[in-house]
Amino acid sequence: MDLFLSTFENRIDRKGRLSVPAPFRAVLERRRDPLYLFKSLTEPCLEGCGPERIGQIVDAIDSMDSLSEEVATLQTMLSSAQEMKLDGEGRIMLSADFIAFAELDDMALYAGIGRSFQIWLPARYRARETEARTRAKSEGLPSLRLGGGRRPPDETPGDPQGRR
Amino acid sequence: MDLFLSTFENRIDRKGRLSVPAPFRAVLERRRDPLYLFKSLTEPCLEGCGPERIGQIVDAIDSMDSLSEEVATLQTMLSSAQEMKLDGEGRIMLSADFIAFAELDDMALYAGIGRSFQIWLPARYRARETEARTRAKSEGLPSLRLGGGRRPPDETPGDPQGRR
DNA sequence: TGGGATTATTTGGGATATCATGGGAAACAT
DNA sequence: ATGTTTCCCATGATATCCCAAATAATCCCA
Repeated sequence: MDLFLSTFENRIDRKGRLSVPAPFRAVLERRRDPLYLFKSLTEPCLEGCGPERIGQIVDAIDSMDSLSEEVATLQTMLSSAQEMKLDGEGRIMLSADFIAFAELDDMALYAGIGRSFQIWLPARYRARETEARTRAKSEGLPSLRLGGGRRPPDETPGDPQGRR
Repeated sequence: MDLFLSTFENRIDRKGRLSVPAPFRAVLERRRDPLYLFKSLTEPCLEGCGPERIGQIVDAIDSMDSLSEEVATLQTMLSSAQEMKLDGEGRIMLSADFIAFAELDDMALYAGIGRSFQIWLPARYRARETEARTRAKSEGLPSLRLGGGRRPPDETPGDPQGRR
């Protein structure tokens, strides 16, 4: 099904360039999709996705009351979105704005979350992750209803194959 | 898909010239469209678009009761619209009227919102953006139905209930 | 199963092209 | 003339391209 999974940590060089993990590139290339990045509305991270998601936001705006606050919120997402061009080596250039927003310095962590992925300051991501796991233990799992009958493609309990 | 996305901050030089961001120019050139600017009806900013959007407004007016106040309002948009000519370097000249309306001084911020874009006083735009983000955090994201008909998509682009 | 060889991927740097900006001079209008 | 607009070229900053080095993953055969 072609999803963004697993995490990768790459270096941001002094020109602001950052390699997109090869597996993520493969997903995009298979679909011949350009890559879009935008600032998360709710967290200090960047979100990456393909054009279909951007198109949905555009269409949603057109169908809404243009005076509503919701439209202003959606416009904020589009205004922060950039189509990223990859160089010959599969790198993107992060704008100063993006770097500042996600508070990145010289390393970036990609977290695949299915149809999209996020880019975090590694330390911040890890803190959130342990926090989430702690919550899961103390409060139990969020209700998860996975599709009909199948089981979750069960992964080894420890940690997905975080290579590196 | 050819959309106006992202934000750009450019200087208005002392002759009143302002560069149109290269990516926006590229969209217009690909479509061989001239650029139109008009005063926003609802906010202190200028709106930029191609001819198709102007046509939509004209059509909307034609289909309405020509005596209604709404028609008068929409006509205001049209009467403020100008076709902008770009110089060899891709710059436009803002009329004194436009500058006064958007309260611009020596910098202008372009905000792409899909099929059109806006031009703001940078400080004012940023305040509005902060507001939208604050709202998104406290009130949640606008309802967006993603994944057209298929199953409940993992979530809205902004990232939501941070399950990860 | 081990470990060296091979390939894929990431990272770095220099050369080149693109873009925003500024200014002078020509064209235009008042 | 006088002020303004348009055209053209120059410049600096920055993004892009291209090639090479370093690093990590994979393969293959003993």
